[in-house]
Amino acid sequence: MTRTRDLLAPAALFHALSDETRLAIIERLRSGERCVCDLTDLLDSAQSRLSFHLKVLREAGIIDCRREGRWAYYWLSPDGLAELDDAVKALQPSKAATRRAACCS
Amino acid sequence: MTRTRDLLAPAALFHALSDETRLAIIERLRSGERCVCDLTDLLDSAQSRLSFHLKVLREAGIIDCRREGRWAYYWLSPDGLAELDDAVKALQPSKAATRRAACCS
DNA sequence: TTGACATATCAATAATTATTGATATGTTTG
DNA sequence: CAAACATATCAATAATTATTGATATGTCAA
Repeated sequence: MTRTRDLLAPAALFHALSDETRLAIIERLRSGERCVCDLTDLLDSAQSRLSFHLKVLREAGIIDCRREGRWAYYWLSPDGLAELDDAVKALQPSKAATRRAACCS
Repeated sequence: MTRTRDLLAPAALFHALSDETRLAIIERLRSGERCVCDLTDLLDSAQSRLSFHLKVLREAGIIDCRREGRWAYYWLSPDGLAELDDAVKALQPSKAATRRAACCS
């Protein structure tokens, strides 16, 4: 497993996005911060599940949160989104990319 | 689970990218197409494993392949990358995004 | 045409991730 | 202070994904 760059971080980032519930959360946060109680309708099930997915997103750096009284507010992290952007850019073909391989010669 | 758009497709796309081995494959393909035999050094293990990960990427539409004699060539799919781009754009805050929520009022 | 090679697929198992239900923690309100 | 609320965490289980080893398929070269 020879590897130039570190791929663990981007893999973790993509993993956090690889779930419909979490994408639905993000979609909801696009318009600004929301408290958890304002996200529960995304789910038809357990509250702990929502909490779990929020944690996954938070640990991946995609969302940030703050607590205010008994409410917790979440919002999209500009830094996290920027990191995502970088991760995606890193997948683009290089300028010198050739369609045909000089492979197995 | 109320949902406006379909999140299954982007979730699947991100899932395909959520693995270090697969990112390493993509990294290798950035410079142009490669045959499988030219990717085996990314792994220290079973060939079937590489084949499996290539399949995941292929089924997600991120890479394309063709067969030539006994070799199989893989390359980054422009369409797949474009789709990824769209998926990422869809996560950006909307213009009207407010930092503070008018929530739980 | 036989044998070595390149790759894919499959079944079994292992590893990881998600869901559930229960409980804990802190907060507000009466 | 007690009860109701908002949220997080934890342990058990379920579900999904990945890895392995074996085998299959097609191709090329002697």
